[in-house]
This record gives sequence, C-alpha cells and structure tokens, in this order.
Amino acid sequence: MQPRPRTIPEATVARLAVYLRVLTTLADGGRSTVSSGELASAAGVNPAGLRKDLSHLGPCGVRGVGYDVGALRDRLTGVLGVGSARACVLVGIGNLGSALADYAGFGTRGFEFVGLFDASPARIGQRVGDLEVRALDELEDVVTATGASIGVITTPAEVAQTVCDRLAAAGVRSILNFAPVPLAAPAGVDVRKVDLSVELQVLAFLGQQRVPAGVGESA
Amino acid sequence: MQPRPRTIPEATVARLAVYLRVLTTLADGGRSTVSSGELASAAGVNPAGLRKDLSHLGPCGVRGVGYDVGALRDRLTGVLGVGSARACVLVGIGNLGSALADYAGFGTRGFEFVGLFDASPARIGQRVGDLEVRALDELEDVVTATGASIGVITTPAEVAQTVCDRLAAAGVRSILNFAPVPLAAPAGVDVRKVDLSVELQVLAFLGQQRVPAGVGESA
DNA sequence: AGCCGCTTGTGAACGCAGGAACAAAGTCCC
DNA sequence: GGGACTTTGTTCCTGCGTTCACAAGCGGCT
Repeated sequence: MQPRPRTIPEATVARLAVYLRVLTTLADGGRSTVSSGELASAAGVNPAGLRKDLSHLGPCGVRGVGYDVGALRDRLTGVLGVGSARACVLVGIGNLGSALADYAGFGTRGFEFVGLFDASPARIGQRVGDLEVRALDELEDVVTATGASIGVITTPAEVAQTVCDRLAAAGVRSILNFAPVPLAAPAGVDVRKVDLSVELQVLAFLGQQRVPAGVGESA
Repeated sequence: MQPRPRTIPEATVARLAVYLRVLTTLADGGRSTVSSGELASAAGVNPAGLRKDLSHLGPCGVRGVGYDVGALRDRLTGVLGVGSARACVLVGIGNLGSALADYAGFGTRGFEFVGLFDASPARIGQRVGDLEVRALDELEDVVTATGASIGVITTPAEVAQTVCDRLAAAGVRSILNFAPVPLAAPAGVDVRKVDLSVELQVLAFLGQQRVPAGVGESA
C-alpha cells in the first residue's frame, strides 16, 4: 500500500532542491504563503512544471491560496533526506577539493564533511576548513567509523577509479565525481559526474554557433 | 549553402567535449585509429549513441576500419570552437573562484583566464595562478580590451545578477554561473548554471531512496 | 447562502533524447 | 577478382521530460 509511486524523476529531484532553497529564503523573509507562479519565477522554471514536480509528493498546497512556505519547506526537507546531516568524505585536497571543503553551501544544507583525504604527504596534516587532511590509508577506517554515505572525488583522473573502488568497498553508497573520467561502480552505488571543462566547452560552442562568421578575432 | 544542419543538440555537444578529451589522450598514447565501440567505452556512453553524435558532423570515419584519431580530434576541436584560446574573465575570487582560476583543466583545453575580479579590497592585488586580482571597477575595461567572450561567476548569490548584467553589457556572450540563483540575461547571451549543492542533494535523495527505512512519514 | 475569482492538481499532446536493429561501404584474405 | 567480415551511418521505435490547457476545490465577497 503505497499511495504515491516511489519513483521521482531525477530532473524533478534536482528542481525540488532548488525549490527548497527558495522556500528557505522566503521563510527567512517572513513569507507565509506562495503561489506556484511566484515560486516558479524565483526558481527560474515554468509554473506548470513546478506544480507537476510538487504533485509527486502528493497534495501539499491549498487551492485558491497557494503553498504554505514552512510546511512545504519541511516536506521537501524530508523527501530530499536532508533533515539530518549526512556525513561526507572528500578525497583529493587540491585547489578544487579545498574549495569544496570550505564551501558554505554544503554545511548549511544538510551535509557535513567528516573526512578529508589526500595521497600527498605534503598535504597531510594541513587544516582545511575545520578539518585536518588525513592520509589515504585511513579512508576505510573513517568511513566505517563515521558511517559516511557520500564520497566526493576531486583527485587526478588517474587515481579516480581506484578511489571509487575503495569508497564503494568501504560502504559509501553515493559518489560525486569531479574527475574527468567515467567511473564504474558496483550495483547499489550511485555516481554523479560534474565536469567543469565540459561546461565551458558547451558554452564556447553555443557562443560560436551564434556568430558563425569570424568569432575568434582576438588579435 | 550549408550541407549539414547547424543544429546540434546540447546533450550531444557535451558528449563531443568528452570524446575530444578521450581522443587527445589516445593521440598522446600513439593510437592512430579507434572503433566506435572502444571510444564509447572510454567515454562511458553507448556505441550507437556515439556514432549518432558524430553523424552530426557528417561522415568522419572509415567503414570497416574506424575513426582516425588525429583527424577526428581536429574535427571536434574545430566544431567546438576551442581551436584558438578563448579569453575568459572570472568574477568572485573566493575559495571556488581561486580553485577555478588555478584549474589546469581549463588552460589546457582552449580557455585562458585574462582577468580575475573581486569586490573585496582585501583580495585585490593578490596573485592567483599567474594573474593578479583586480578591482571590480576594471571589469568593463578588461573585457573590452581583451575581447573576452566568456564570463564565470563565483560570487555570492546577492550580487550575481548585477555582475551578470555588467558582463553582458560589456560584451560577454557566454556566462557560467556557480551562484545558486537563476540569472536573467539579455537575448544573445547564453547562461549555464552549475549548482554544486543541488548535485549533492540529488545524490542524497538517491541514496535515501535506495534504503527507504524511516522516510519522513508526515501524516 | 450563493457567486465569483483565484489557485492547485491532473490529463493529454508535443518534442526530444536514448537505444536497438538494419543497410551501406570499405578492407582484408583467398 | 570475388567473397566475407568488420565497422560505420542511418532509421525506426520506445520512453521520458516538458508544455499547454482544462477541471476541481477553496476562500472571500455580496
């Protein structure tokens, strides 16, 4: 007996996270109710699409009035599973890794880094944010001890697969990969990839496509 | 006279960038030809999809043999518009901005940062990578002088729209936005968004969905 | 109490991306 | 020179995501 189907499209989940952020802002501003139109505008999406996204959670609005800001925020918090802080480990403390470890957007949104790891002896022992960088050898122990369920990989491409394997073997079930290689993970482990240079290249293509005549005139 | 339709789907363009990276690696390794199956495996996609992606560029392989690594790489380089280095400016030199300015993956792939900007006087004058952080006032002058066509925003959310407006007014045609707000840009300016906390939240949801013990039963 | 306007939630149509199967073409071997 | 194998390029089909448009429900006003 499950009145609502458990399957929520990934694209919808991504937008729910955006709605949650907007709702938090609105709640801080003292707003009590919002209409789908206003919320959609603040989130940068279509109002009808927003309502369809929310319909996956069952009815959570009042017709003729709109959505209760606090209630909807709490509902989204529960559905997205960010009610209790989730323990994350980060492997590869280079420039990008350090930035992520210090990124306020994570800590304030239900995620807590409980371990930073690097292979370079020069980095081990350094403090980044409020954590100390540890040797890669301790990875499995820390994952087990903290019950970390999320791993972030910001290592060079060559070692990303090895790190992925170790994370998966240690019990991590979700991996966010910034290394520019496709990772193979065992069943039961989700991998998401963020490729920053690809984003730039898509942007470059779109800009070039727009002006097909003599665009690279940087001289 | 345009033998091939100019419309290439965005999803395809993103994958073309991945193929280009793999091809570069293969070329460095001395490979001369590759089959679609091998290339697809290295890129983490379906072979049929890869061939379909490449078909947007017209025939560029030899049946019975495969693709010429060097030729295909050059073709992709041309299509993606990364043949000549593109000038980029980066606004918001916090942790993330510093990491991006230093990220080797950009410089080696046809992108060159020509200006780093921040509003905080404490950061102005600091060296990041091989550039000096400049005052935000100089943004327009630098964009004009260098002909930068790409802007990257890593500022706090509150000022992202203002920066976006100034970039667009100065002549930047493509913007990569890391701030967690939807940006409105005039026609002719492309905006792509990368939201790191959303990626983590999607991951958290998928991990939670896999183990539905004690979901938020708010009833 | 009844009506009206506003907003949500849902159903259907459209377009797009992804995957699989098939035909064309070139090469290697006999 | 001919046949067969390999690999590309294309075509069809299925499924998903998005959008538009309508019906249902609730509050407020008369």
